[in-house]
Amino acid sequence: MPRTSSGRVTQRRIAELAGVSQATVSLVLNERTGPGRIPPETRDRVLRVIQETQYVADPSARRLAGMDNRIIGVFTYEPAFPTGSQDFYAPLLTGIEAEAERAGCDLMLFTSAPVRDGRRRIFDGPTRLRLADGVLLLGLTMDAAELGRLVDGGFRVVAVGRRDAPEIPYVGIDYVSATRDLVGGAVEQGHRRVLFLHLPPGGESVRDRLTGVRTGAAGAHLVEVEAGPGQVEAAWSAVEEHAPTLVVVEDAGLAAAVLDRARAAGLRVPGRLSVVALGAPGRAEPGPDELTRLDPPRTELGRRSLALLARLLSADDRPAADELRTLLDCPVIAGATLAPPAR
Amino acid sequence: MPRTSSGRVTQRRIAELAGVSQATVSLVLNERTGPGRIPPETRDRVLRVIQETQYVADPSARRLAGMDNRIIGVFTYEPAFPTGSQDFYAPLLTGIEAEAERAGCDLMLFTSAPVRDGRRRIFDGPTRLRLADGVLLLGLTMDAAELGRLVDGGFRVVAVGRRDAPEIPYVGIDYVSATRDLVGGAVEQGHRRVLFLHLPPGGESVRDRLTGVRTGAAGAHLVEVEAGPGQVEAAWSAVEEHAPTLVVVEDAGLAAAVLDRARAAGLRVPGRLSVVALGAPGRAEPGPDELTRLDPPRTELGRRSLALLARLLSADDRPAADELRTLLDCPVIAGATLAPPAR
DNA sequence: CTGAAAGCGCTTACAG
DNA sequence: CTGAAAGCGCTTACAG
Repeated sequence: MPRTSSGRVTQRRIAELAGVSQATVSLVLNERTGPGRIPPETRDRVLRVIQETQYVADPSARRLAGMDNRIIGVFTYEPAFPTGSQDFYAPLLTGIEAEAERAGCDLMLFTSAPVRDGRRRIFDGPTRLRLADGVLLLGLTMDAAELGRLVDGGFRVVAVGRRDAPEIPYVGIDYVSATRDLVGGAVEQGHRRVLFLHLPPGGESVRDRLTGVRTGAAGAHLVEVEAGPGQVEAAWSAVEEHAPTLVVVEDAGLAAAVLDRARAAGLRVPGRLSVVALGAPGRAEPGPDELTRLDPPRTELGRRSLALLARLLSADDRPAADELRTLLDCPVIAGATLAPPAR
Repeated sequence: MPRTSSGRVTQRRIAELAGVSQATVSLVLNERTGPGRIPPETRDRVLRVIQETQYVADPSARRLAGMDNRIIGVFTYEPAFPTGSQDFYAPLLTGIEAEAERAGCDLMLFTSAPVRDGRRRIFDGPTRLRLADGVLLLGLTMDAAELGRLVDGGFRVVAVGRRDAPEIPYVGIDYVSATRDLVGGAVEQGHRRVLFLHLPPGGESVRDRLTGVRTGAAGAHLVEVEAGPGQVEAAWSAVEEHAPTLVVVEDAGLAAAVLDRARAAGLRVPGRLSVVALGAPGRAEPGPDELTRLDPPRTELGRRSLALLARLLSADDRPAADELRTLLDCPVIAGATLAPPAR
């Protein structure tokens, strides 16, 4: 950055001031102070000059020479920030940032990667990826080919969220169990007609919830209808058409809307119709506290992902093979919109 | 990052494959293709190999050789993320990230800087600062000495928020005018006894609001009492003691609490007591929509700050001297808690 | 038109 | 115990 290369303090300058060679400065700095190493006097002299001059090593040069920089890259496949996906990314980033702070890492957000066809491409254009010691990958879906290239390229990578691709370490949320238990419990309570209003087919998490719902609903009559955020009319038509006793709504905002609509139509909830959501509502439409729903631990997910990557990069605390892929429990908020069906 | 230096593609490798020298590859890459330069055939051959091999230049090496990397650093003085200050930083970061995306910059968050005595120190420990082409500085207060060192060190810097330090470019919010007009308007409506519940003395923005309130309240009786977030009892005691017709509350959450308290005590608001806040409430305590208050454009502030820094770093669009320090208008949300005093 | 060379600031064998 | 040297991957004068 400093165009004024004049004032710039380097190891050479330190060396001159301390009356040693530049290599010695580096040795002191990196505490290569083993058995037969730099004697304390020299060391102290160098350190004093470093103090006075407030020298800090140039990270680019360090990296070029093969050192780590404690920089963790964060790559988001969907354009994260403008708006929209904010509710999704904000808690993740909070966790990531908190853990980075704890671990003493800096965070490099690859906001520059071009968005093509609605998603980011890692390898388009000049990539600063290499600046990072490792990269966290966020997004609902990711390109398997790109993942492969990353791993082949020798990048240390952790995905936030479960991935099918076999080489990728991840921390995910156990949506299969959570949805299976939630829906299965309802079926045990007597629900026999279940409507699942699901998001468009997408990444692993969407598929996992589908799997869980199907497994949980085994033994009941399950109808699956696609309905995303805001598609209240479509959702409500499906409810009227299929007359379920339980609606499972993947999008929490939509679940809140369906709940309203049901009551407006005179249906008692949860007596006549039970409503459960598979996610947390966004900030814009907070939704009622009474909604029975999953509460995906997204901040914790971010935190744990960063922690895993940090261990992957560490010299002395490498994770064991079975720690490379973890699923976090997904709590259920009991709420008050699920009950045994009226008979 | 790649420990496997084997697979790593470099310019040398490209050069071998294309049958040219490494320097030629660099020339092609940097489009130093002036008058008497690389002939199209060579150029195309090289580009084709680059394509096939998916080569991208190592950013550390580029930087070491004196190039820009389109990386913008973000340094937050207060520990930003864990919680607490989130309501403050989140909108700023949203704006910064959106603009970075637009400008094609990556963002480097210096989450690693150690927090000492409750604030971050830029120059403690190894600083990755130099990796960035320029740095955005966020925080309520900043150490003037550190700011000086940054500028002396040749760093390109923009502060988010107005700064007294004369060398620092910034984008800020015009709190002086906003509070002056808001309070001045109330005084013109007939308010004569004004209580200002202000935050502890701090950075420039706090001082600016104080200045504005004092200017606006000229001609009225102004009492200033310190009361921060959550100090409802202290705040209410002050109201009872001084019996103002207008309370100006710097912290919006506290303003909401005072409003509740006043009504609980049987005071008509805004008939008997008017309440205005000088900020936006946090996410945790949304506060009533009816609150008359300032609406600091924080997302816009983040966006504009990044944009200014980007221009500062650009080759062809350098800002003029009078564009280096900008204040954004601060809108007022009219609300319903300010009215002429009952007589 | 292109190649050989120096230099950016660092780390780390390798000689003395 | 310390210095001279090579090398990390790049850019850019400078010679051919």
